[in-house]
Amino acid sequence: MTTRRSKGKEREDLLVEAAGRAIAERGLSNVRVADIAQIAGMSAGHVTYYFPSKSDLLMRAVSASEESLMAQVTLELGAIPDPWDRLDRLVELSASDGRSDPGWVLWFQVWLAAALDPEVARCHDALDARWREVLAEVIRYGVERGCFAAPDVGASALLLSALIDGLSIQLTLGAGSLTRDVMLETLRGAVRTHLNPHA
Amino acid sequence: MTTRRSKGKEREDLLVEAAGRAIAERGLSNVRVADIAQIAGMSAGHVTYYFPSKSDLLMRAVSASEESLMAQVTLELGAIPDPWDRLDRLVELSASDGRSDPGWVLWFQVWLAAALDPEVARCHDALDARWREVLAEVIRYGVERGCFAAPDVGASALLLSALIDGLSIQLTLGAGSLTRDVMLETLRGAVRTHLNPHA
Amino acid sequence: MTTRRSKGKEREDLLVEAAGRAIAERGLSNVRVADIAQIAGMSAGHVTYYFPSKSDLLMRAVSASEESLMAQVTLELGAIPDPWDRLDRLVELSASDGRSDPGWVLWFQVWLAAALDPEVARCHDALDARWREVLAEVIRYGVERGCFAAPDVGASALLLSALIDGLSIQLTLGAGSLTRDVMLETLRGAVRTHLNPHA
Amino acid sequence: MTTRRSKGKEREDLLVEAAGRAIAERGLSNVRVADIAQIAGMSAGHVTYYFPSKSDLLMRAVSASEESLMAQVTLELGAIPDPWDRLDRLVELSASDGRSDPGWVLWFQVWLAAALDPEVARCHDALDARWREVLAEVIRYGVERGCFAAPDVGASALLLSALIDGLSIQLTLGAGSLTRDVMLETLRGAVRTHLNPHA
DNA sequence: TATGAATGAGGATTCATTCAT
DNA sequence: CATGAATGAATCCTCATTCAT
Repeated sequence: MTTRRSKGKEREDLLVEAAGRAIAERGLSNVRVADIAQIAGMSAGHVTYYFPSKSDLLMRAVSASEESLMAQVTLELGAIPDPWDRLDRLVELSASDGRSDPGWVLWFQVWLAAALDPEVARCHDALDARWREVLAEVIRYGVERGCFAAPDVGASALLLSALIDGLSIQLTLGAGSLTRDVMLETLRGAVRTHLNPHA
Repeated sequence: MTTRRSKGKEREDLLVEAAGRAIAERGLSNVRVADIAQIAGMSAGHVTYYFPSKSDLLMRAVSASEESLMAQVTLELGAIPDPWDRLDRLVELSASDGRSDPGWVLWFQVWLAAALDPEVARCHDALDARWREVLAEVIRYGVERGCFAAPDVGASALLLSALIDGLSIQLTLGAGSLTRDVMLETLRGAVRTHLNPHA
Repeated sequence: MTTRRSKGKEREDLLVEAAGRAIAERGLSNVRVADIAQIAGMSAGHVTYYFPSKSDLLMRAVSASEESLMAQVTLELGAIPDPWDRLDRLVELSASDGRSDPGWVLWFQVWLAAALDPEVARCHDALDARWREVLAEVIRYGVERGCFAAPDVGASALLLSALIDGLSIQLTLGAGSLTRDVMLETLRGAVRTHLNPHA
Repeated sequence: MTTRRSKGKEREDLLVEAAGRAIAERGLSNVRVADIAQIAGMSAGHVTYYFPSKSDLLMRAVSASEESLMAQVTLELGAIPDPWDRLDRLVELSASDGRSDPGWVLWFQVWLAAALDPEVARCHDALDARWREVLAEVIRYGVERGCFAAPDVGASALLLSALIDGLSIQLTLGAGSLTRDVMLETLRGAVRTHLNPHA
């Protein structure tokens, strides 16, 4: 059903998504309202009808991108019973897809913005904490089933997430001729070294 | 002696430093040429006399910052005979100093710029490769003396540098209440797990 | 009726006309976007809304000026049955009106721009060819009626148009105390010498 | 002998020539002091040592170019006894050499400048009058020897110079696929039609 | 004579935002 | 809801010119 209300909602979502894509491609400070409008297939003037201020739209775009990824992850992981498989899958979903992965380019923007603006930093911290919590949850799941050895789950989550970040940066930037396969293999190796109870 | 030649060089360095500071504080796209000029104590027109394009400034500022750090590292590390100590010191020098560490904020900018511009990406790769090489060199030094176990030095360097990056991001952003001490402890632990021949 | 659409078109024409006037008076490189805006009664920013680049304006202004002249010429000439009269009238319409004739000053700019920029040169050639074709058409009309002797119509058109150009330059610059009457008399004489079948 | 004085003179001439070349290539208003300096192989600052104002230099460049051409013409023509040959040679020397002939591009600039500035117009008229006088002199020479029929020498000179101008514009702009040979043939034909006593 | 650092005014463009339609 | 004309502030960059060396 396309009521007046839902139509407006649709356009708004369309706009947020378009903004996300534009930001990943051109960079937060290089994105013009006109760019977003073009991607969304509407006039520049109309974008400001929905989002009176440009910065509002930008914030929304990043959260939306996270929201959808988080939803997908939660849904998918619940369906994987084996702890090692579940953790591997989480790593796969989290890590960069390769050169110029839009999701990671968006993260670069967030880091920069957070470094410059305490307000954004708080927002980033909240987002980041949620991620680490998801990771911790998966580790805890493995520990409870006796598969993982992790005396300090929080520390393990921190270490692992840092490693994912560090390697994803390299892959996203295409540095050091790193491939996604090598990255994932490296991550799986580190996970096993770190969480194996028999090591 | 302040010759004409050296005066020009001085001013240029002054400019690069001023640019680095401004960029780290406010972000490349928020920095006006006029701002840099003011910090460096010269006219805006004169800034472009040295740097025709604004974007040149970022990589120059980063390179300069790296250059001096690299020099310090090379000098200091050579004076540390024990492989473990030497590696620990390198990690200490590499990792973030804490919240808003200017050097790391500069890196955030570079990552973003590199993701958006292939030219910058090449430049970043070159810088990055040098760092990994320094790290690899230190690891190799330990391996040769029988202190480290590292079948693939390059892989170990990659892993370790990724970890340093990932944790430094967190510390620089002040995320997850991470402290520098905890970070360094975590890194030392990871180093030992990874390179200990008796593990 | 002033629809939204026609309003935009009106403003654009207004702008082109204003640009033509300003350029003829002060010269392309002495005309500021702000000047044109002022003449057209709009903001400087809005001028670039219609014409992203300043250099676009010259050819647009010239084309527009030519367009209207060409339309007038075509209309008027068709109503003159006598070949000699028709040709005389074409010459009158083509040649300079006198000192600082804006249309001719605009041509000076085009010649210069065309000499410096191949793109403009192509555009000039197209415009020029149309004029020579109009001239050739009129000559052909006279030949067909047995009034003119012109074994090579194209060559005659070239010669005649060159003469019009050369004399118009003198008149437009007020050089050699040439008057419009003397110029037209000279042209008529040359035309008769050149095309008279009994000579 | 290279005295201090003559050295300065040399540099000055070098500069004037460089300016002429730069103007023909890039156009009066696109020529930077730095461009001229580069062509002359000296620093921009030093150019203003010789020519405190840019416009002084520009004026000088045009006159110098004319001066040298005029000198060459006078010298060469005197050595040709036959009136037809002498006139043909003058036409050859006057007309454009082909696409982008620097001398003619310079003329385009002068026409434009003269149209915009009465002062320059006077200067142009003086230059132009000298040319027409040279042409008239050659025609008179032919008339006196009974070779040319020219009841009004001034009118003939005007006509002929206008024709040279008009055709040279076309050739310089590369318009209408006109070649130098065709142009010269056309001019010779016009000369003969116009001045032949037996026609 | 010669350099190149330094200046500062000037001008084109860009772009978020407003508003009449 | 939707458009696109219109604005004007903001900013980068160009460049003639000055001046210490």
